Amino acid sequence: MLKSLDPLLHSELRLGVMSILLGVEEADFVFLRQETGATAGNLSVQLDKLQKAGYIAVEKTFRGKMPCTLCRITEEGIRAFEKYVEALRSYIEK
Amino acid sequence: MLKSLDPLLHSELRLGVMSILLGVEEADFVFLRQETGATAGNLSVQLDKLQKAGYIAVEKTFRGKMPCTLCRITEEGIRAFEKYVEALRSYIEK
DNA sequence: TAAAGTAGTTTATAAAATAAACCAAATTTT
DNA sequence: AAAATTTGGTTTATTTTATAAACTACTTTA
Repeated sequence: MLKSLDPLLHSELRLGVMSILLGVEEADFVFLRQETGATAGNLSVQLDKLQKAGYIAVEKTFRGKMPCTLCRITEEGIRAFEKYVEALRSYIEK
Repeated sequence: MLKSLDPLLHSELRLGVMSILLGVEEADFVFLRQETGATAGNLSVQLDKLQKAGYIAVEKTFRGKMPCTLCRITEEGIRAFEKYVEALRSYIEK
């Protein structure tokens, strides 16, 4: 029987966000938007889900006078991502 | 910018079916149901989508007196799967 | 021959993704 | 300096998708 895929990560946008965050110390909302090509609304919703799952930490600050939402991946997020990738490999590798 | 993931393949059940079909000459409905753990209804719907996309070929025959739905992956399906896997790698590999 | 099982399909419901509309503050234009 | 525009988002509504429940047609078993 096939391994099951964490539904929170098996989503193009959320997986993209996690993938980006794995490679950087932190990333802000605008950067994530650019890299993923997502609409602001969609990104906002998906970041919320990742945060509620404990996979990312979100900090609302300001850059100068403008609001700035900073995201970084958590330890739990890294573990979940690794587990997801391993499950996925059983689908895509012989 | 991240590569986009073929939404037809980025579905746990459909991806599972494709993954199974890649490894065998053909597989029947009951076998796919066992291997994926899906309900019959869900499997029926997802096979339909894969067929309509041209990713699998479905042949309705009989085994003795019982109906038997045989599935096999098409060339187009193989190409789509490979493309999907390549796009996915950009998410899960450094 | 009635009950139970097999192999599915169709339809209804729940969940998810996405987009559209909105908001508050900052910046730019006239 | 007021009005219009942009920025950085959130909230709500809509569409799409996945899933389950109900159903059909036929077969096997008791």
